[in-house]
Amino acid sequence: MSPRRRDSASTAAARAERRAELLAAAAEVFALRGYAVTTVREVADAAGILGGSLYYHFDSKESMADEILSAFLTDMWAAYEEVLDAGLGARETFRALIGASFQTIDHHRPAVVIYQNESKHLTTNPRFSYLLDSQQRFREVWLSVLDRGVLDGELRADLDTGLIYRFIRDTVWVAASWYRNDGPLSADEIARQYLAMVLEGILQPKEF
Amino acid sequence: MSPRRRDSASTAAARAERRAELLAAAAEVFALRGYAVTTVREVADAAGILGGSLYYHFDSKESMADEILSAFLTDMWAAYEEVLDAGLGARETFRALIGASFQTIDHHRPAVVIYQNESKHLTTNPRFSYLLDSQQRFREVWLSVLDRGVLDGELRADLDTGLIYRFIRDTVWVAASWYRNDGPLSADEIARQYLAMVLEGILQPKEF
Amino acid sequence: MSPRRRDSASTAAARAERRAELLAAAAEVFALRGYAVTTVREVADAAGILGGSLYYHFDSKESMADEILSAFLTDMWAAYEEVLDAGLGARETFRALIGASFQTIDHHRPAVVIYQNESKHLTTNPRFSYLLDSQQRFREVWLSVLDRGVLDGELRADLDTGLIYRFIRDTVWVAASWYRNDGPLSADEIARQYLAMVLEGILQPKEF
Amino acid sequence: MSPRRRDSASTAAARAERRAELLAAAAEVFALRGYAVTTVREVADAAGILGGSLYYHFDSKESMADEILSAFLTDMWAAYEEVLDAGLGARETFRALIGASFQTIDHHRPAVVIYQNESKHLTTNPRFSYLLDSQQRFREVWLSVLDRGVLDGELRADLDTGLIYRFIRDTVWVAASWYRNDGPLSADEIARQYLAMVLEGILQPKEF
DNA sequence: TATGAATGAGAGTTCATTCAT
DNA sequence: AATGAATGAACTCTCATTCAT
Repeated sequence: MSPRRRDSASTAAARAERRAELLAAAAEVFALRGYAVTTVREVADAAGILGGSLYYHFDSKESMADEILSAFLTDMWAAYEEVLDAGLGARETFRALIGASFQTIDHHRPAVVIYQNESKHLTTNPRFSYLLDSQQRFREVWLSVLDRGVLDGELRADLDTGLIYRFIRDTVWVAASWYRNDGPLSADEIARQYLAMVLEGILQPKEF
Repeated sequence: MSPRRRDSASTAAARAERRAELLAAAAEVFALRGYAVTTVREVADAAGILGGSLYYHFDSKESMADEILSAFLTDMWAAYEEVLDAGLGARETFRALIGASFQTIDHHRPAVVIYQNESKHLTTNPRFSYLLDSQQRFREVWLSVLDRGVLDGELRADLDTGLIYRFIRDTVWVAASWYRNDGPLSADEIARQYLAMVLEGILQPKEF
Repeated sequence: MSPRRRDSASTAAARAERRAELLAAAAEVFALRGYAVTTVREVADAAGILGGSLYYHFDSKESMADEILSAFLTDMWAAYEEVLDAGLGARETFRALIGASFQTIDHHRPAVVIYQNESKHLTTNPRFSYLLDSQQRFREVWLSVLDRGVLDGELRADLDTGLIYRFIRDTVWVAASWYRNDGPLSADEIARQYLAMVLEGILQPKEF
Repeated sequence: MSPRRRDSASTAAARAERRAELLAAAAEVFALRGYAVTTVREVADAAGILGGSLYYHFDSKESMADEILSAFLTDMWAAYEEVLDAGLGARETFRALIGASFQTIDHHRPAVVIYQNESKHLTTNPRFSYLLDSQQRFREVWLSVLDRGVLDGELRADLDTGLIYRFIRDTVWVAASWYRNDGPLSADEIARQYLAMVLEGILQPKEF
């Protein structure tokens, strides 16, 4: 390997790493304070540099949000695909998707918070139209799982699956708002209890 | 009776009515576009007047949000108090609180959306500290109902009540984001299905 | 006429007048210091208001330049059209166009300076593509006059008309850079001497 | 001779050559896009290096413009001096100065464009006060030639020599904007036709 | 010689707010 | 009650410049 190549290799890597650091800082602040309300100076402060310096690495505040959300969605869909490709039954698919969701929250917590809070406003911008695409695909995946569950007799037929879908959509990501790596409950444990709640309800079973 | 006096007599009522109109317009826009991102000109446009004219009626953009949220919380707590004062059992209290919540959504939809989306950011402002108070009280009420339900043997003991609480907190208001008066499901019907989901789960009961 | 109508009429007029004042100030500063280098605060200073206040009247710095240049070109072409529609001979058309040019300079001096100095850079912006259109049309008009003059035997045939055209194009507007209403030479006198120079040259005629 | 010493020896020449290359690139870009609007990154791009690297060779963007313009003016004045020292008559001096001007354009085209477009703005900076000096001297030289021509009976007396001077000043350099080495007209041919126009006018001589 | 990350002043623009009318 | 012009602070972004490597 020529020094030149090693140089440019390590440079490219170093650059990517720096970007990742800055994006992590940005995601944290966007999640905490809200994207619209966060100034790029605040992001820079969090990263320990000056406002203008961010523009050496990124085109705009918008592209930071873009990269943060894209990375999250890419990972999430990779995890979802893996589940969907496994050919499991409706119920197991359900469990696995929930598990994948909480794992994604574990890895992209601030991004999920941003996704949850800012999607509605960001999607007015064509640049973020992929958020809409993703939402639509998310809906299709979940509705198909729910409908299959009802057909298979595994899920109750007396509930509107559209309502169940919204219920799941609105609850699955919201955990990112309060979840902490270092909290008392692990991602897996939260997923387990979440599943128990959603599948079996919170009533004492003897009630039936 | 001079026209002037009659004018000023009717003015008090008229003024209140105008304020209500303007607040309704403001709430709609804040809910739709987000409080931080909405300009007071947009609010004024929605009300058919010019930006500066709003300041005849309100001190600031902030006080509009304040009034909108206060009115919502006042009504909500009135409904909650009525339920809590009825001395019902844990399970019936649970049902009734959920019903009251969806009724409140029905009456204050835009306010609830604002509450859901903006509380986190607004509470950094001392003026909105009552939001924190309300949230704390909300938590106490629900935790006490849940704990009582567990003690009475009506609710499962294997779930973290803190988790159930967060689950309810995060889902109960979110319906405001998609709920429509003129949609296919009434507030009562949504409350019924929501209760069924949360209490009994979405699995086919025979599964047990 | 209802008071309402008179009101809105006088309002519209007042607004237009204010815009005109501000545009005059802007044109002066743009001409003096250069468009790119002039800050909108400088324009505002010249108008006696604050930077932000300009945005009540104009969308952007760009639209100020746009309005200034459009107004100039509109007037210039009106004057040119009048000349071209008069059906004069080549030589008289030549004289009249030069006269119209200097009249336009007299009325739009700063705009002409801006046109002269900034066209090249502004035309990279699609918004100002009309400058290119105007330049092309200007070229067509002048070349046709020159070619006709040569055909009619009124203009020398041993000079490249393309060169003459460029010569005229580059000199006719440049007077705006030093011309002053209150200077020793009137617009008409300058036009007369300019014509004499261009038509007859600066040599003593007896020389031939 | 140590390699070090040989290095530094060749460095002096190499450095000068590199500077010349960079200045040529800078002049081209400044001329094309405008000095104020050109970023030093654009200059660097044109030279195939990075923005910061220019500062190894030059103190500032300003000094690049400075060197570019100084070199042009030095050469121009050398050519002018040669003409003035030749002790020719007014008319021959006139011809020779125009010739020298077009030769200078031929050798310093981008610099002349910059000179033409940016002088007005640059002269607000004391560093470029030599531009003002040069302009004043230019004026003196030309006025003296013109006045001598009138006195000698070679130039018409019915035209304001101040106006003729401005006319020449404004037209002589402007050719740099469209002149091309590889165009159909050589510098000498342009000078010839320019002289014909200015001296004899564009009318058919028989007209007199 | 050149790189690349960072600086920091200043640009155009936005917007809640004020106030004379 | 409402208008419309203006304010002024704050924002995103640009760019000449610096400097360790």
